[in-house]
Amino acid sequence: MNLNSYSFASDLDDFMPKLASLPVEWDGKACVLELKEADYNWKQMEWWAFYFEFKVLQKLKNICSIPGDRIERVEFDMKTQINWDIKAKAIKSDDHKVILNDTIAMQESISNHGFHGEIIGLCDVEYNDRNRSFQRWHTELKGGLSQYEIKRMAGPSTFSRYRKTSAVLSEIIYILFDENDLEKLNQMNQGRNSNDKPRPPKYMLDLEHIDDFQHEKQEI
DNA sequence: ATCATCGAGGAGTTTAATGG
DNA sequence: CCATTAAACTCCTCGATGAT
Repeated sequence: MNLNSYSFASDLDDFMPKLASLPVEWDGKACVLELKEADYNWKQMEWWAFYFEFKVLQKLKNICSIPGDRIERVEFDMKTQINWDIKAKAIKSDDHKVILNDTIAMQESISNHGFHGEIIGLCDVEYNDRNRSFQRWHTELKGGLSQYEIKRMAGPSTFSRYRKTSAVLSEIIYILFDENDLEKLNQMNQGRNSNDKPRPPKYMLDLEHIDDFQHEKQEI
């Protein structure tokens, strides 16, 4: 394999025109229904992030392999000559850090192909579900509370994360990492899994330091 | 003394694969 | 077939610290 033959610019030339036609204003209910229609993660709490992933894959399916490489238990979203993963980030949140992928898997991805890419959708999200009406609608669509939720409500912690009711896609960032970049990233220890077992760390990108990396921005 | 900010660590949910 | 495990997608709270 020739690691020098990869061209970031060429991937961008392919991606950017296609993603320019992504939907921009995402209504929560409409998006969940669209995901349900496609049977694609429509019950998820972070529906907007799955929606972004879903639409990007839909636009790029003819020019990428889906999914990408699988490394141990980790599977990347798609692949050209290199692996790509698709992330969404709420831009109005307190921190400006994007959780990326498993540290070992990213290292492996880079040593196999020379580079690793991430497509990050920045969204202006509405957290106005104070009265939980969207959440109630979603729960009803799902056919009631899940076992996981019932268990949580029986425990000491009874807070359920606020839902986003809508999102507006404002910018897409394409970023490329090589082997020297990884040490510049923060790490995110994911705490526990849903079954209380610990999870291995992921890399995390501070958007304030994005100039340390090769990247391209696309305004929507 | 009080307020804003930051990082660490804990949390919230579903799904697919595995094991019995 | 049901239970368990560990992926996926991220956010939120809390205590320490520095600023007013």
